[in-house]
Amino acid sequence: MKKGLPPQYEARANIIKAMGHPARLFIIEELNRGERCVNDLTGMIGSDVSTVSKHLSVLKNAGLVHDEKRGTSIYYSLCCPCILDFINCVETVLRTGAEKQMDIARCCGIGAKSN
Amino acid sequence: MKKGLPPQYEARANIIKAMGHPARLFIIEELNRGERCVNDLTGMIGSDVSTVSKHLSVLKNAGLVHDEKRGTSIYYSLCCPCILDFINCVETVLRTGAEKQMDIARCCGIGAKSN
DNA sequence: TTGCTATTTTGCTAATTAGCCAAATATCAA
DNA sequence: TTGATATTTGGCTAATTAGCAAAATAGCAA
Repeated sequence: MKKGLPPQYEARANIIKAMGHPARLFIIEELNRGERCVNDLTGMIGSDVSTVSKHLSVLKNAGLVHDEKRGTSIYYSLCCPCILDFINCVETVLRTGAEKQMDIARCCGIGAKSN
Repeated sequence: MKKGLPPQYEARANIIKAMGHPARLFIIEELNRGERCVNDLTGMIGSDVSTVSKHLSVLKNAGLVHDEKRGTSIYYSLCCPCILDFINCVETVLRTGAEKQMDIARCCGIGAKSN
């Protein structure tokens, strides 16, 4: 990948990479509400069950979720709910970007319609 | 990608994806110290200057950094320093995972050497 | 203008990732 | 045992990404 950076940058990037997917962000939010099994999530996401299972295994390998088998199902839950705080910051980035777009529109004289 | 999820999951994932690379995490931390130009960062990272420039453009497209041209250089700076808080949470995930590994080692009777 | 420095863009290859389907595995009940 | 349900794994293709080197662009000074 590269040569000069200390290894902890790669370890951190692996965790962040695991979060960088729409379906996995959805899963993280949903698991914040409570534990869920693959079957629950599959219905909500609308992908093949094998795809959802793989998403969960990505999150598990990254150490973000934990699984517990009970009966015939496997229940997933969040290891570190603090990652939810981060979503708020991501929203801030999105809002900041949107405001910048509006400033550009304003200064170019493009009257952005308010509706 | 998928069909059923609301579009904000994709918007958020794009921002997180931009952070999910060792060199870009390094850049984010470095920009938290102060503004830097491509040339500064290239020396620290040890990749080709064109590669570093592309990393910066990924961060810029995601709305994470801002650039300002002054003289012959372009100075990059962080848009939302709150993303640095997230790194702390990522470290928590890493520590939690490490502790779990140690628990497994303990319960299997593998005496993990303390050095 | 030419030359020098800083940066981005293009072109290319190698590696990774996402997604589906089908097959395999596991658990429970009859 | 068979059958039903829940989940994972393997195989495959398409799409994305990272990286370097070379070429292009931009600003400044002589």
